[in-house]
Amino acid sequence: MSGTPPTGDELVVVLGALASPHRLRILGALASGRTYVSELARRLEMNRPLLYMHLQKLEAAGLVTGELVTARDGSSVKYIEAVPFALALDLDAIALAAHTLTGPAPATEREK
Amino acid sequence: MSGTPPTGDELVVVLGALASPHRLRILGALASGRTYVSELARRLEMNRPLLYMHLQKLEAAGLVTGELVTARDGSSVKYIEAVPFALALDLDAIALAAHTLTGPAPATEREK
DNA sequence: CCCCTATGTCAGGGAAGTCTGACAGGGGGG
DNA sequence: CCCCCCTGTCAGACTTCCCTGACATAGGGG
Repeated sequence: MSGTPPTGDELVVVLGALASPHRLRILGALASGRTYVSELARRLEMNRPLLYMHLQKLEAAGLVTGELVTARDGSSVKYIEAVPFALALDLDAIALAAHTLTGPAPATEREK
Repeated sequence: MSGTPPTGDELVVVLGALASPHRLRILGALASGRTYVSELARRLEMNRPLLYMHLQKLEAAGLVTGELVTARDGSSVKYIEAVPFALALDLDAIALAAHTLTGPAPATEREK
C-alpha cells in the first residue's frame, strides 16, 4: 500500500497531524497495541477532551481508526488502533506533491 | 546521510516545516535549482515578507540554506538552495522518535 | 534628481490551533 | 442511594501562526 503516493493536500494533512509532540506520543503508545480512550488518556496524562481532539486529527489524516465496542451489558469502550503506513520523503517526492496542490491556486494556472 | 534518525523534537520541527502548502511549493520550486529571494517571490506570487517567514522556518528545519552573494559592485543577492534529505516514516520510526521527546515531559515515568 | 531592483525587519490584525473545566448521558456494583 | 468508570460535546480562554503594508538601507542607471 506504500505504492500510492499521496497528493499534496493529503500530504499536508498527514504531516500536519504528525507535527506535534502529543500526537507523536499518542502514536508511540498505540504502536504497542490498541487501547481505549480513557486508558490512553491516563497513560499519556492528558485530559480526555484534549486527547479527543488530537485523535480526531489523527483520524482525519488516516493514521488512526476508532472502533466503539459495546459489550453485552451495554457498557461501551472505544478502542483506538494505529493504521500502518510508510512514507518516503525526499526532495523529489515533495516537488512531485507540490504540483498536485489545489490550494489558493497562485494563478500560475491558466484557463484552458 | 539518511542513516541518522532524527530526534523526536527535530522531527516535529521538520514535519511542521513541511506541513504547509506554501512551503511545499517553495521546496518544489527549489528542486529545479537555486534562485534568489525576490525571484522566488515573483514566481510563487507571494509577498517577500511572507516568503521570508517561510524560508526562515525551512531554514530552521535544515531543509534550506541561504547564501548572501555580494557582487563586486556591492549589490547583493541572496540565493536559496534546497538541502537534499531523505525521511523514512512509519509507525516504528514514530514510536522510536516519541521516546526522545523532551517537551512537557508528561512524567509518565517517575521511577528512576 | 527620480525610478528601478534587491535585502531585511517591524507592527498589527485576523485566523487557526491548543488546552481546560464542566456537563449530559449510559451502565455496574456496594 | 451513592460512587465508580466509560463516552461524547461545549463554551471560553489562551497561544501561536499566517499574512499584509510600510519602512529603512544600498547600488544601478536615465
